[in-house]
Formats: sequence, C-alpha cells, structure tokens
Amino acid sequence: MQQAAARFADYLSRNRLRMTRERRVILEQVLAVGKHFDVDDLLVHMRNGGLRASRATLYRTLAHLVDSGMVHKVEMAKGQARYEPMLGRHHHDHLVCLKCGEIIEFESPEVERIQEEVCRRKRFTMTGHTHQIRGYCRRCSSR
Amino acid sequence: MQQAAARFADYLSRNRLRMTRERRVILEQVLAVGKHFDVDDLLVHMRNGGLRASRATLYRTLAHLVDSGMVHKVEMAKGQARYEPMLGRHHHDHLVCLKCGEIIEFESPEVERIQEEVCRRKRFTMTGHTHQIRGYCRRCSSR
DNA sequence: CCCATAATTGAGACTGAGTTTCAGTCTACG
DNA sequence: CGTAGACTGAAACTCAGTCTCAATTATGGG
Repeated sequence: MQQAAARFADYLSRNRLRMTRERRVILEQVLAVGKHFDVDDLLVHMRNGGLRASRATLYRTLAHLVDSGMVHKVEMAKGQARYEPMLGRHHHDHLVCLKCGEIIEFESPEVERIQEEVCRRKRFTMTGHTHQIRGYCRRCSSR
Repeated sequence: MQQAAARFADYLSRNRLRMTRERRVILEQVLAVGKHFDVDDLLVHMRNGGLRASRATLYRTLAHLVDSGMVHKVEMAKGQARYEPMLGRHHHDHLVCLKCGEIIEFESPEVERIQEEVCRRKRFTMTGHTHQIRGYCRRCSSR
C-alpha cells in the first residue's frame, strides 16, 4: 500500500497531476476490494466504509490508475468494464462464467508467443489484447 | 444468397418466426455489405439502396441472424458491436487497428487447442470466446 | 381463398455505462 | 503564503442498444 501510494504519487507528479484526498481514498479502496470489481462494487464498498467520491471522479481516477499500469481494465461484453489491480501481478486472461459471473484467470505463454508470431506475420504492432473464454464454471456446469 | 435465404427461412420456421419483407431485405443487405460492419454501416448502405428498416428491427433481426449462426457478433471495446456474415466461413479472430479501424483476421488452431486444454483443466464448459489483438496495422505503424 | 391469431413493425421513450460541463474548491510550485 | 491551474461534484449529456405499444402483416386451418 505504502508502495502503491508512492508509485501513484510518482505517476501523478510525472504527469503534472495532483494527489488529492479523493485519489488517495480511491487507490486505497481499489486495493481493498481486491480483484475484478466494477465501478458499482467500488462505490458500494466505499460507502460501506463511510467514504465517498462522485462517479465522475471514480471514472477519472480509474482511468489514471489504468494509465499508470497499476490497474487493468477488462472489457466485458456490452461495454461493461471491470477492473483489477495489477500490483506486481502477471499478465493473464479470463474465463467468464455466464451464469454466476465468476471470473477465473489463466495465463498461457504459448498463446502470447503465437500472438506475437501472428503480429509479426501481419506486420502489426500490438499494443494490447483481450482474450476471454465464455461459458460455465465447474459449479454452474454441473447443474 | 438463395441458399442463405433458405437457411434463414428454415431457422425462422423452426422457431415459429415469420419471414417478413424487412427480414428478407436485411439478410440481403447484410450479405451485400460484406464483412465487419456495424449497425450504422448497414443502415447507411440500406438507405443508399433506397431500402429501409427501423433501428429496432435491425437489431432484432441481427440477433436472429446471430442466433441462427449465419452472422457473428464481434464485441469491440466500449460496447461497440460489429457483425460479420459467416456463410460457410471458418472461425477466426481479429487484429484491430486503433488508428484506421482496419480489422485483420487471423486463425490459429493452436490457440483453439490451448483454450480447450485450459477449459479442461479448470473444468470449464466453453460456449464461446473473444480474442482480439489491438495495435497498429502495417500502414499506420509506419507513419 | 379468407380469417383469426399471433408475430412483427416503427416511433419514440427509455436504460445503463460512461463522459462532459462548469462553477466552486483545493494543491503545490515559486 | 499566493496563485495558476488542477480537481471535484452535480447534473446534463451521449451513445448504443432495448422496450413499449398501437397498428400492421404473415400464415395455417377451415
């Protein structure tokens, strides 16, 4: 947390942005909710803790956190975005359960390698990717 | 086209749905615009041809075409959906140029294989997936 | 061939996620 | 400190897509 705050502060100052109370609170809460939350989860979590920030500020701050690389944005179908803190975590992709909404992570260096190969072949400069597998998790499948 | 119409008619009757003028026109236009269009492309294309259907009907009919497997829906970031006819075409994924919007297709049986392997390991029943690589196409990269 | 029934349509209201605006507030450099 | 310029919240707005409902139309049975 100390470290995260420092890193965010660093990002902010490098971009002539300011460390405000709202940004401090939001960073702290993002770390507290843990992985795979959406803006409403965060809002509820904050209110439960007696804290608040407007939706607009939440979106604005999340954008900065994403920009700084401290948080990843995961685009789900129909434009519902979820976020996950990436503090020293590895890149990974997701299995998404269509029934219960569970999100399971997976990583595959092999897929990464193939992606790079594909880009090389197509002369494409990759800046990012999304790889999502949809279906039913173990629990939901068996019912 | 004949074939496509027959296939759609078949899908409709199997689902107690009706073959209306609007649906006929939309199917025809979907095939005419070719690959990777969004709803506005389709609407414009139709108006240029002196044809029309309401937005609501367009969305409803596209949903049926997707359901019948004749068209695939490609979810882009921020909930902008694009569609592509799949008449006897192979499954594939996409490279998306962030600058000019070009969409390049790629397929990788190897990735498919890995996906299945991942699902097996996680006891996950896959019903579909999205695999998109974002970046800059050859032309946009070199500028 | 015609009718009744149920599906379909279009216009426009509505939704939900996210963005923008703008006046008042606050941060932090000098 | 003071102040330029960044930040914030409320509310208006945008955008893609969905829903409602009254009027229209396809279709299967007689």
